[in-house]
Amino acid sequence: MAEKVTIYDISKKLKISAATVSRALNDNPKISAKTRELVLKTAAEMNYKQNRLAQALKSGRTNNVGVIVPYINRSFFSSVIRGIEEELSPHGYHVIICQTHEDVNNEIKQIDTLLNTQVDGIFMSVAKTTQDTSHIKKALAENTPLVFFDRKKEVKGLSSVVIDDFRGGYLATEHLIKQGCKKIAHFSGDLNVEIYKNRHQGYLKALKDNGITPLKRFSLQVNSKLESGISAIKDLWEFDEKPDAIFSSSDYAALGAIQELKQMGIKIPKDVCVVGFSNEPFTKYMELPITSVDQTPLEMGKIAAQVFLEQIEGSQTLTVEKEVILAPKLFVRNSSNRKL
Amino acid sequence: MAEKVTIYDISKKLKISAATVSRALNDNPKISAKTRELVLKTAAEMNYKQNRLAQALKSGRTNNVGVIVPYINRSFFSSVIRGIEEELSPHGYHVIICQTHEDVNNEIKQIDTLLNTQVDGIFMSVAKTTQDTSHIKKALAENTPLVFFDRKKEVKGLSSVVIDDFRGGYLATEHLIKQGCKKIAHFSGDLNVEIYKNRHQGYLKALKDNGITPLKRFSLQVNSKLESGISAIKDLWEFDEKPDAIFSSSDYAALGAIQELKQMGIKIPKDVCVVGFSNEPFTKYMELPITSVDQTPLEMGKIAAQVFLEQIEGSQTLTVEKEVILAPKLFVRNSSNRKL
DNA sequence: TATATTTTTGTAATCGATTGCACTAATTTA
DNA sequence: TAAATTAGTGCAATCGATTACAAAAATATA
Repeated sequence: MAEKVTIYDISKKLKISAATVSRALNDNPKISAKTRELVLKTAAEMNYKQNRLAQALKSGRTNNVGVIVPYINRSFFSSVIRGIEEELSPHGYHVIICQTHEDVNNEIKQIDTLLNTQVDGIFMSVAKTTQDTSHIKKALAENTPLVFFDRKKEVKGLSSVVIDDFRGGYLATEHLIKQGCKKIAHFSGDLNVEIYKNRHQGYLKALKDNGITPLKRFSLQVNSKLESGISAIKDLWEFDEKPDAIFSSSDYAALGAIQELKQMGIKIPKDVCVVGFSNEPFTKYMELPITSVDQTPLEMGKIAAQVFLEQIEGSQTLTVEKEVILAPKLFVRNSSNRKL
Repeated sequence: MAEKVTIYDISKKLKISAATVSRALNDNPKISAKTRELVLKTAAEMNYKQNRLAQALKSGRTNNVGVIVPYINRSFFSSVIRGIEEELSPHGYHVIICQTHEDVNNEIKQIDTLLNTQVDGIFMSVAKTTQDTSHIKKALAENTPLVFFDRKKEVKGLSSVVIDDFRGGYLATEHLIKQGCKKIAHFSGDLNVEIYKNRHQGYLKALKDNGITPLKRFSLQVNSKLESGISAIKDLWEFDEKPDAIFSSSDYAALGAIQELKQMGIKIPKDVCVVGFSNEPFTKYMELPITSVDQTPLEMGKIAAQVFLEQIEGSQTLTVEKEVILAPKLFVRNSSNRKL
């Protein structure tokens, strides 16, 4: 119904040029105070709303940013997105979300369409399967800032915000050692994925630093699923020498481990301590709450947003990549706390 | 670096007009096959990408939709958003997310800026505090389709997709009755919020249909928090006549109830059965998995998206609101299953 | 009062794609 | 072969806001 009011409508009504109206609305100092007031007042009266599309076309800036994640309804990702949104929204940016379903092909498409819509920046956590980075470099070629979070790729000129997964692995393992555990098994994810590799490295280092020789057999590749945790425990317990602790790179696998261990009549944390990773919401709600490494997703999102803002507002020519590494936090809970 | 290629660049190179290029790219039948081929080939060679902003300005359509929710990192909302994204993405739409933090004032701002960015549609779940709907009517006034999901308001001309909360309450209560429970207490949310009121009504109806007179004292207003569930149980157990079942409108409060009941040495489900609402991810992971009413968020998102598409693609003049009511699903788990 | 200077405003091009209308070229019909 | 159609292109306006440049108005200076 209500036709959109444009600066031309205002200019006609006031019998001045659209240029003057535009300048008045933009607080251009060249406009007399009298005219500015009048325009502002009239604009308000006519319920004028700036057409951001026209503005975007002219300026080349849309005030939209894109976020690419595997699935937006994963607790971790949705929290990062929340962080990004809350940091950017006061600056007038809107957040567009895209899902890759862990498929590189979708990732390629999403980047393409985002660049096409002229987003001012892209945030992304790469799919697990992503190897080649040529699609990511397109953003660089088009001069669109791209910030990785959590799962990154090494691309010159692109910034990233991640947690120190090595440290996370180290912290978790060290904690287990302090609980008196000596035979600590590790459920890692796919070691081709950087974050899992780093957690694994942290685990190994903590063992070595404490004079424990890592057992090859104790490092298992386990999917991030409850069922995988269960079968991993079954596998481990086939041997005579049983672990006295599990450090899992996934909370889900940790949960599966706990269920299976209980099933076998093993006491937690007395016989076996368990630590997970990600601090999924459910970990703290369990009857036996699970110790887990928190990735501070909200903070990660906020900092990624800040990195983007710096890049956008800073001198565009001097674009140097920035690598932020956040400290993970260990939340000690009953699944590994023998000192209760 | 790489300057954007426009249709003018193509037209210059081929020495034809930009209009012809545009038509060729849009499969306009008035263009000769020869020219079309040539343009398409050249466009591909020059790596031409359509500027969606210019197109949007011209057509008035951005292919962006906005989604307004209280918090995007709540499991339910992020799943609905996922549903919307997956349904709309194949149609070329991008999803912009906005959070209200349950504050009407933010809601007002978000709607304003979304309309300003010319989104083609808005999906929203209203904040708990929202009473007045004048800000929502603005969308209607600007002819932007708005679809409510889960938490709606009665506004003529606006469609909604919700679950049948009454039925959810009824199902849960009926299930408890079938388990042999006769003194069923209900933790409701704020009864001014439609969804909670409906669940409560469903609860009352199920009781009546089964010849049970509802006890006023058994309907408590409980926040959606673990702690609130704990204290609600404490309150209830102050009286002599104890309930033999709890139907909570919140999974968190249900969890609190379970923890407190266990604390008091009460056996679940033998002495007391507990049912929650929302089917939060954690409910199925508990050692005592919690029976809960599922709201089918993914489906809700997809259907909301379909309603939007129908409205956009259908005859715009004949805009009749559509009210979709989805059937909730009861997931029976150990917290209420006496027949195991 | 005439000229120089500063303020303020207007004109017109621009961002990139789309499209009604007009015009030329090719084809059909008489 | 001339006239009437049809097919294929181009011109120019449009979407709404911004901005370099020019021009007019207001003020300052001589």
